[in-house]
Amino acid sequence: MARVTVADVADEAGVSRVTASKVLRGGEGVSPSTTQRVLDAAAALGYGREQSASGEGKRVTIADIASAVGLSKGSVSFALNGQAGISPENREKILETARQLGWRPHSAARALSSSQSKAIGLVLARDVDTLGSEPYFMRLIAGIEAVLSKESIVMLFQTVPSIEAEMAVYDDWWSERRIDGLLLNDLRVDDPRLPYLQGLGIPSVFAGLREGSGTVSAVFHEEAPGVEETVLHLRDLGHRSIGRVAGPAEFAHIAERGQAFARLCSELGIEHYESIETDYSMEQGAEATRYLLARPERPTALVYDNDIMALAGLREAQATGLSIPQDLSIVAWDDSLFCQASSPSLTAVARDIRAFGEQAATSLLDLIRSGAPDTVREPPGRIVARDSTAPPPS
Amino acid sequence: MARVTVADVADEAGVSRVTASKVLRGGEGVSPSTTQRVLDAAAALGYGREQSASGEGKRVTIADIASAVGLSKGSVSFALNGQAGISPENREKILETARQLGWRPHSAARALSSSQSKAIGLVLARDVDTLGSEPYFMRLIAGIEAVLSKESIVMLFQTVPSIEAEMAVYDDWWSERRIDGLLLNDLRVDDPRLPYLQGLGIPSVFAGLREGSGTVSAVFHEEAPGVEETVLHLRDLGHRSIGRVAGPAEFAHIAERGQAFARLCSELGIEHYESIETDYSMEQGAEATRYLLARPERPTALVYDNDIMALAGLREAQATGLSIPQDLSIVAWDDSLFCQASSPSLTAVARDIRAFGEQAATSLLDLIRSGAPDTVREPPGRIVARDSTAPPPS
DNA sequence: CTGAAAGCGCTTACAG
DNA sequence: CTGAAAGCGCTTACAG
Repeated sequence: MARVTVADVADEAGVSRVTASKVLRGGEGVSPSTTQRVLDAAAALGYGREQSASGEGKRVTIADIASAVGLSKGSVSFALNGQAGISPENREKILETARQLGWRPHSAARALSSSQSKAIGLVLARDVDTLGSEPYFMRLIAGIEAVLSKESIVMLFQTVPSIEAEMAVYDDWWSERRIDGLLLNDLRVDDPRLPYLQGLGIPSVFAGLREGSGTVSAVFHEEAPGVEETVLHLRDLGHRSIGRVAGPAEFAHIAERGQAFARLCSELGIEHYESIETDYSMEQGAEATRYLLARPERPTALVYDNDIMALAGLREAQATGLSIPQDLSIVAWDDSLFCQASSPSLTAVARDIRAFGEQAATSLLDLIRSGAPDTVREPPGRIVARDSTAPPPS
Repeated sequence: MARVTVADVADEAGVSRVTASKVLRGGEGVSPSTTQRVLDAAAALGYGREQSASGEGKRVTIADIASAVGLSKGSVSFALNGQAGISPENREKILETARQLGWRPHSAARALSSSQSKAIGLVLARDVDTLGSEPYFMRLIAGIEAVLSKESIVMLFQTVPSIEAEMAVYDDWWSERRIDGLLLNDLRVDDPRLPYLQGLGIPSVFAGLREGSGTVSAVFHEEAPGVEETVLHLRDLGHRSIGRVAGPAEFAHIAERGQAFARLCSELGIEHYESIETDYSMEQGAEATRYLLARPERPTALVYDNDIMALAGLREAQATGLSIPQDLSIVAWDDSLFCQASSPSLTAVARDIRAFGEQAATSLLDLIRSGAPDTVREPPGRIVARDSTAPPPS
């Protein structure tokens, strides 16, 4: 793709190079019809576009548009931003010329003068293998971006090893004015990020938080309903002893599940129940499984807080000679393709994570615009019965 | 966190508010020792930091530093950027003052005047469930960011439904000067993105490309060695008929694996071999498995192009009453936690994806700096033997 | 080694 | 509805 030159445009339009150059760089002293002809030729050849995109040559700016249409930069800016205060004819003329010249806003110039970066940030503090094996995050991201891309807002993304590193990233991004707001995940019990965000005053949406305040909005769903469906499902099958292989209790949603699990088991007539905390890993999932299966009130059903532990537990149970689901029922919290691909397929609690991501992004944009924090409750998870749950052995 | 005011600083430093204000806003007419005292107090209280981070109040700029130390903005800029052309003493004084005032660069201002956004872009055109189930991408991202974060370079991330949408994003980001360069994945046979990037002139690193040129660098690894290890492993176990459940052949690395597979099977004495193309999905993985197991020269070993298909194939085979690995050996290409968690665990081809990501990012930064495209070859995948491979039934 | 000034490309009061 | 100008916070020649 050779670069399109003024000479090319001149030839295409059938005018002199001097005339073409005049139109392309300013537009004074050339008749309207000739101006139009040159601009059409430029558009056809992709002259402006190439210029603006290639990095070589001069970038098309609002000054170029202004002189092409014979109006001020201020008017051009108004028209381009859809603001009131400019006549319909001039607006149309400006828009058309901008299109023809291939003008595109310079994000840094806008950010500098408007104090808005049109970017939001997402930082994930989990180890890479957890991130890579949990479908949650990619779905969340897909939901977020479905909303952002409509508004030409961009997402900065980073993974970090710890929550401290996460906060350091927020400080950097915010103080360098890289972002207008933040999306947070994995709320902890007494999460240090919350006061940190409030202190810095960063507009944020915290997934899992129950109530927005200050500059932080909340988007969440209840854990209890999914737990209740699970316990009911197992009780109705006849189970009276249930073990739970839990994620880290420092996560607020895990702690909440744990409380709901204990309360509901007790209320719904489960005679024995027990939770074992793990770090979410395959190894600890297998270990907790071994431990629970060796208990005096050996559980006939096991519930896991993520899919990789459920799979590891399945493997562990099968290795000890158990048949699933005849000898032991298994439920995974957070459905994934792997729950379907395993043998037997795993009964799991499923949520619409993509919708959750969309809501989180929508809330963030609202917050950035309005400055007022909000609280949104999303639908809870629901159980999807598959082949890994059945009545307990008699 | 209440905002730190000039009055607070004055109290802390034991000077009048007028004096504190003078120092904090300019520094003229105040003795060096008093100036120092006030700046120390400000630093202790986090005055500058709060100012620069909170968004309220005036941001600390290089002009503030300049008047505080009594030098020009240009000198301050030089010092802050580590450029030559300023005396050691003044450099030190500027750096110290900047630190005390909590100055942070404004990314947009820098981007506008330096024509560098200090951001790179990554767009993934795969459906969300594939992305969420393949550990590849998160590992790649972790590797990329390990390099970027050292240089305070930020990553824009987006998922899109198609390769056309992907190119549209590149056009947007580049023409708005959002990014300095791009990282590309999933090279296609005759990939349209390559000429597109070259046309736009975007500095890019294309993973999988065999040779850099123009503004595009290449980072790749050979597929053949991993294929060879796999075929050798199976042959040495005694297998003479191998089936392959392949990913989409439009991907260059899949096409290459396919060619290597046919060539190596033939060279290494495998009597029957066959590849079936799929879309990477669980469903088609299961379907291809059924098909291959029904062939006249029924394969005794099956090789899969991703982990989810391998798992689906394992399930399918077990459902038809086969024991793995006694009746059928299975190998997954691209190892993951799920290959370890399955029962039996899956023999798989593993690569150091994180290192690959680091190299890709390093190459991109080099390219952005130098303008010269490069080509880097990374180590190929190696087979990791687990429980899913054994001699064929006799 | 240092200063004064122009410029990056926008937005936004301020006048008319 | 429109124009002229200042300003956002830096970098970068250009002089000395």
